Order: sequence, then structure tokens, then C-alpha cells
Amino acid sequence: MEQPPKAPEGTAADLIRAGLHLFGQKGFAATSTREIAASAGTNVASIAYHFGGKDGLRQACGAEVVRQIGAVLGAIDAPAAKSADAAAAQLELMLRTMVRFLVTPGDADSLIPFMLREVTEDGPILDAVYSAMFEPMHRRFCALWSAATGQEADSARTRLTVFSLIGQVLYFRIGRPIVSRRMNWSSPGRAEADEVAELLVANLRSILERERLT
Amino acid sequence: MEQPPKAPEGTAADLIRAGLHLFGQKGFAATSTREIAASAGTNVASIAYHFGGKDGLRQACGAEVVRQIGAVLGAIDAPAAKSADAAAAQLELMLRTMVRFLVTPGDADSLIPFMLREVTEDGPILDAVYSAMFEPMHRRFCALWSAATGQEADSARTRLTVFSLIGQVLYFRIGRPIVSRRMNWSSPGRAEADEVAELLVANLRSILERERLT
DNA sequence: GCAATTCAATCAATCGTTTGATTAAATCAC
DNA sequence: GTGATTTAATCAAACGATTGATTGAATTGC
Repeated sequence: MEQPPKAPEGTAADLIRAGLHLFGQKGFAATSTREIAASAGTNVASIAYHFGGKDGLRQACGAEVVRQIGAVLGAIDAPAAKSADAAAAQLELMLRTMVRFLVTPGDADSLIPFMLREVTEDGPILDAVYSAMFEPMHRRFCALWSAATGQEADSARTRLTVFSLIGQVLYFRIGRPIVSRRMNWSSPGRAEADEVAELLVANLRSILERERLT
Repeated sequence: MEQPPKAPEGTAADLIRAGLHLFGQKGFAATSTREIAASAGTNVASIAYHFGGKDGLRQACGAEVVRQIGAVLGAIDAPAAKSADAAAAQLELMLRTMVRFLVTPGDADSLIPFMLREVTEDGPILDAVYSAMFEPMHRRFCALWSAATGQEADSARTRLTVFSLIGQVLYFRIGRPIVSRRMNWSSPGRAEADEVAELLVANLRSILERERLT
């Protein structure tokens, strides 16, 4: 039986929280260990004690991202859809969940900037997060797409189409500073997230209808 | 008459080139002035002499991005499309151009990581680049969309739809490390870019058909 | 009492910037 | 035209500040 990794607690957890926030906001190199310690309400030496050093804390932050996202993902882990329509409905639900999670300010505010930086860095953290998170998530999406359209689940076309669907969602988070300016959003809330979600679901339906093998 | 801003030359240009490359690759804070100077084949003091300091070089890099992208954009600046079909064709062309420019390795290799970091940073550089580049580009896209569908050009729906189209393209660049892993691309070349372009054009057509007011 | 943590203090290394000297080209006075 | 002077540009060297890491003592929880 697969045990869910335990959540850190105490000073270690405080340091990870501070690290996720500051690394995501200012970048790894631009964040000093003293700043992290101050934000966590502890001493600099705690970083070396708990994680072996600044790089160790970075790794721990990556693991914490995997853990948290895994918890959210595991909650909506549904059994394989029986019919094409059920699969399509499940795709829509996943899309809405993603949009709400990504666009609405909340828990993800620390996770996403951190991960975004790790992706552009393309370092060792990304390797771990990719195989633990991105790939399984993408595979599940592809399987649903296959069930909904009748297309091959691991054809290049299917994989790219799924990326194009995910890309639509992610851009509204990654490019949030730009989108907010253009839309005159001071800060995207629930209403704005729903507006985006409705549009992206409509896009999903249009693309899905085209790809569907009748 | 609007004069195109002149391209820097000499040591200043070398420093900007090195700055774009290193800032984009490792981040602003993680790049030392000595490293930049060495990469540009000059002395550290040149940075302060030409740009007033490290921050000045960062600004100059932002201006250079605007200049280069502006040059590419100005070249394909077409007159307003006459018919809906012509507008749709022009949208497809712009999409293909964007995909090829973004996905294929080349000149944009330094520009995009740099801009991506500036966007996540949401600093003063982004303000300048947004009004000089992102907004005009987005407006033109919206106008074309309006001409192709009959929708209102500056409705929230239109603006969001255009973002969703741009998002599809950008994700294939931003998430390139992830996409490449999943697609087993060692490095995306012309063939891969065309494959992506064809898919995204097909998506464009599907969405456009739905939004078209008959 | 003892092991686990946290602390203030300190370390060498590196950071961005400044300095004064040096060079070659441009400008000036005549 | 020509020698004197100024300017633009680059350089090695050094500046104070800050970095991540380490140390040994103090503190905590049991």
C-alpha cells in the first residue's frame, strides 16, 4: 500500500513555507538564507540543521509541492469513465478544477511561482517533479481524451492536443500580470476565474467535437 | 515620422547580448557582473560606465527586447483585412509565425527566457514592455478576431478568447522542458514546430467557427 | 541527565560598485 | 598643418557589504 508522504511540521515546515514563498516571489538566488530564517521566525543555522543547506531546502520545497499537489489530485482521482460522454464530462470537471485552483488566489500562490521558476531553470528539481506529477497528470488527461474521442491515447497528436488544452489554462496563471492589465482586473477573484473557466470549457468542447471519431 | 530606435553597437551591444543570455538563463540575481563582463569580453567597470550599473543593463536589455520584437512585428504589419475570410487567414498566418518564432530554436532563445523571468517578476521592466509590445499586439489580434467573427473587438469575451489562443502557443515555449520530455524531443526543430503549428491552427479554426456570427 | 534544537558569533568567499591610471581618437588654438 | 588639450572608453585593483556555511555554547523537551 502506498503511504502518502507525511507533512513536515515545526520549524522545518515553517522554513519550507518561507522558502516556497520567497523562492517563488524573488527567485532562489535572490533570496538570502537570513531572509528565509527571519520569515520563518528562526535562526539561519536551522536551515543547515534541518536540510543541510540552502540547496537542501530547495529540494524540500520541491517535495512539498509534489505532496500538496498530489493531495489535491488524489482527491479527484476518479475511476475510468465508462462512456465517451462521461469521459467528456470528467474532462470538463478537471478543467474547471484546474482553472479555479490556478487562477484564484489561495494556497497555490506560493506553489505556482516556485514551480514556474523551477521549470524555466530546468534543473534537478524539475526531474523529480516531472515524473511524480506532470507525467502522471498528463497521462491521465490523455486517457480521458482517448475515451472521449476514440483517438489513440498515446499518439503524438493526442499528447500535443492535451498540452494545448493545459497550455490555455496555465497561461492565465503564468501571464497573470499581463492578463490582469489588459482585462483591468486588480486581482482575479472567483468571478473572473469562472469567466475564464466557461470560456476554456467552451474551447474544450469545440476541439473535442472536431477530434471525435463518430 | 516614427524613427525606429537604433541598435546598440560595440561594447554596449556585447554587454546587452551577454545580459540577455545570462539573465534569461540563470536569472538576474544569480548572474554576477563579472560573469557578464567576461561573457562580453570586457571589463566589469564597463557596465557602470555604459549603463550606470547592473540595473541599468537590465533596463537596456528590456529595451532591446522591445526593439527586436518590434522589428519582427513591424515586418508582418498588414493592413486591416477586408473580409471575414481574409481576417481568418491572417489570424492563421500570425499563429504560424508565432509558433515558428517561439518554438524553433534561434534568435528568440535569449529573448524569451529573459522576458519570461521579467513577467514572473512583474517589475518595472514589464510595465514598459507591456505597453510597447504586449498590448498593441493583443489589440491587433482582437481586431482581427472581430473582423473574422463579427464579435465586438473589445468585449471581455473577445479579449479572453485571444488570450486563450496566445496561451496555447506560449505554453509550448514556456513549458518546453516538460513538453520535450513527454514528446521525447531532444530539441524541438522545424518539423516539431510545424506539427505544433498545424494542431494549433486546427484548434483556432474550431474555436473560430463556434464564435462566428452567421 | 541527555539528546535534539536553536542561538549568537564568526568564517572565507563573492557580490556590485568605485577608483585612479592608461590609451587612442577627437577637438582645439594658432 | 601641428602641437596642446580634452574627451570617450577600457582596465586592474580595491572598497565595503552581503552571501552561505560553520562553530560552540545555550536552551529546550522529556
